[in-house]
Amino acid sequence: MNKEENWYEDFSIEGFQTDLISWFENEQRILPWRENKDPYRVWVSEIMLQQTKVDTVIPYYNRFMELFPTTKHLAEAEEERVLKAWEGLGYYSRARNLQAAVREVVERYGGTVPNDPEKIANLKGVGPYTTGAISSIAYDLPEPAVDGNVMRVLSRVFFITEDIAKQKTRKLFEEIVRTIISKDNPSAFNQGLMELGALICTPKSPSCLLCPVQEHCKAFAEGVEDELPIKSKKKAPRPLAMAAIILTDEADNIVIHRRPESGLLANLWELPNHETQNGGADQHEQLKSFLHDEYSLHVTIGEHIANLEHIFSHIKWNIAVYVGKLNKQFAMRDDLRIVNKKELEKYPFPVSHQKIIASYYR
DNA sequence: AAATCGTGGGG
DNA sequence: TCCCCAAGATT
Repeated sequence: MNKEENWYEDFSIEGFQTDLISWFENEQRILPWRENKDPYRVWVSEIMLQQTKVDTVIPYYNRFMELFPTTKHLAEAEEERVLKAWEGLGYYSRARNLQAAVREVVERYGGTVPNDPEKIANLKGVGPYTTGAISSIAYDLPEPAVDGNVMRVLSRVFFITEDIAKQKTRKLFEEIVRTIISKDNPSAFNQGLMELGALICTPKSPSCLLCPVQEHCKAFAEGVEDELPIKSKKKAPRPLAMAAIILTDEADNIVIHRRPESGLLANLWELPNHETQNGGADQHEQLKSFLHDEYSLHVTIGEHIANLEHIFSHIKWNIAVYVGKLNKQFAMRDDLRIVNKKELEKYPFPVSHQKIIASYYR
């Protein structure tokens, strides 16, 4: 049974709100972004938490708020410092969009996030979920904040079998939340749904016996909580062979390259590298040609010191790592530098290249 | 609508 | 080992 007209048949909205909110008030975790309701702090936390686990975010969040405690601090920072603070968190466009949006808030709104969902939604990097999260948590506005937790919880509560991997499904849940959200405490209601999804109504083996809204849950009543939500599978990442090189001069400085300002790992720095073809019997020759043709670097390729895997959501890099020596004078370019070990510390790198560099100096 | 965009951890 | 997963947004 999944007709939209009776998804809430026999459902007590008031009872659900009361049970959810009182559970949240008693059981919520102590988290750094819950210390106060500063909209900027809420905003930063919501961006970091996109597709990222709470335990991963906490140390990044604390460091980030120390470096950039207010919108003005972040607006005035160099982008490279922001990316360095984000290094290892992934989805780096989040950091760049956040800074661009914060600069807009400083310029257009005097540094304070506007108390208006429509204006919030227009900020770069702020989509439907984050709009609702900031609006409800920081400003107590009864806006839906539908993330993966909310879709999973409500799929079970109302026995909804729509595929939550499809973009349009989110809208269905937003309409449901608009109906059942507490107007008195939208912040605790939205956070309660997410906290419930994180602690009780988990993807696998949900703890229904501990659930504060068990008596409201249709999936539990039917014994189908393990079958929900319905979620189609993603494609496996496609493999890509590449060669990277630790390229040094006589003084043991390392050549690094800045990636393009759009696309994968945008504006991060990396070791010189190149996609290689045909399995790579002559990988080092392909790399040498690339360094010469694209970077005008004359090099002697040395030993093949390691193979490394770097898995993204949609790509799997198989990296052959070489060492090499720079033969000629270094040709200056904006996206090409030669730096020493100490200077490397201020450049943001993808995790795989961090690991290569760390192993070289170990 | 489907791809793109990271990373680390758990079953 | 592999697959799935996590407080999504953008193109």
